[in-house]
Amino acid sequence: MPKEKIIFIVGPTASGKSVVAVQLAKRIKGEIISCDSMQVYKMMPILTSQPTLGLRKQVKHHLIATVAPAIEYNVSQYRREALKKISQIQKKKKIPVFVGGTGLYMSVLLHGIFEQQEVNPKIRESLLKQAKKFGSVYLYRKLEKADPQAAAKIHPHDAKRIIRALEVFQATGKPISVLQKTRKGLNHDYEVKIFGLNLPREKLYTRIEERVDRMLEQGLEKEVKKLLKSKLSRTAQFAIGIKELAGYLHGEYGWEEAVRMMKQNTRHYAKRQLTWFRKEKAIQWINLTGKEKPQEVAVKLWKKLY
RNA sequence: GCCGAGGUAGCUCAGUGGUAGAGCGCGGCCCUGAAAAGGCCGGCGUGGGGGGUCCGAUUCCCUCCCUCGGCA
Repeated sequence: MPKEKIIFIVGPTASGKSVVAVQLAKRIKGEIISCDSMQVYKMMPILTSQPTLGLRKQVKHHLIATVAPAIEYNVSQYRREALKKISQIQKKKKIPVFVGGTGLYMSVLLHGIFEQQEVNPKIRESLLKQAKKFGSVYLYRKLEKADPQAAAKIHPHDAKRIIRALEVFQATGKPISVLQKTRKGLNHDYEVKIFGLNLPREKLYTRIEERVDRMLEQGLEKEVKKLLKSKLSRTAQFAIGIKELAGYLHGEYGWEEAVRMMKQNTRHYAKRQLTWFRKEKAIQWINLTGKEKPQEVAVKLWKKLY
């Protein structure tokens, strides 16, 4: 029996993934599953450039705007839900089309993650306190003793990863470097096709700037004001645009500066996305000029499917 | 036109008689339970043009050009 297909459309922010994905999904009877750490959140449709209602009416979308901004969310949870969606969609004899820009989420689907119960948050809190008090290098020394293999891969200043490795060790007694070897990805069970959309850097940056301007026209300020009144999860609070506009709203700097920062931070983000995707050798890159119609791009992808 | 200050990296600027740095920007990379986060690395340069002094000039001298401020 041939393996069932799963499609990924990835690429940096503003590369035009959403529309292309809908066009392709229509053509192949697919349903879209978002692969985006920010679009899962409710109350931030403009901020996270969620696909418009128009698009969502044409093709069913999953894992978009399903979580309240105050709720913590993470890769592992995402993976669990995404896997469930895959089987639900396949049961309907449809093809899952993953679309998004979160490299880690893509990678964890493709290559798997080790199964592990949630670590008691108190352990992390205590580690965070120690990091603040004694610095990340202090914790790094501890990690070198507990799990030298993990330590070898982590930079002494990378507090986040040091803390994660330590908390896993404290919670399970096992080194994270060992647990991480117990992964299983989608490739085993499915025929996975991954397309990467890309534009010349200059063009990409222009589109990012235009997108930010458009977001502001669409009422981003109002959306952010509302968000600032509610509690935001560790993830949601970092959506680009929140802190930049917050600074403006608090009078720390002017509007122009806020917009400038938003554009710049989005450019940096896109650059990091590209680094992540370049590493994934299974991606078939589709190099665009920016002038193609989404329809044409979708057809191009479609031809590469069979 | 005169006087003064200055022309060094994409930008703002530092420094030195032995061909040059910093911050930001920009580029590259790492990443597996916060990932739009977090971390690491890289100077990317006809030192305004031309001439002179000197073993050697970005640094000293002359000249021209340009910018800014003041006086006309």
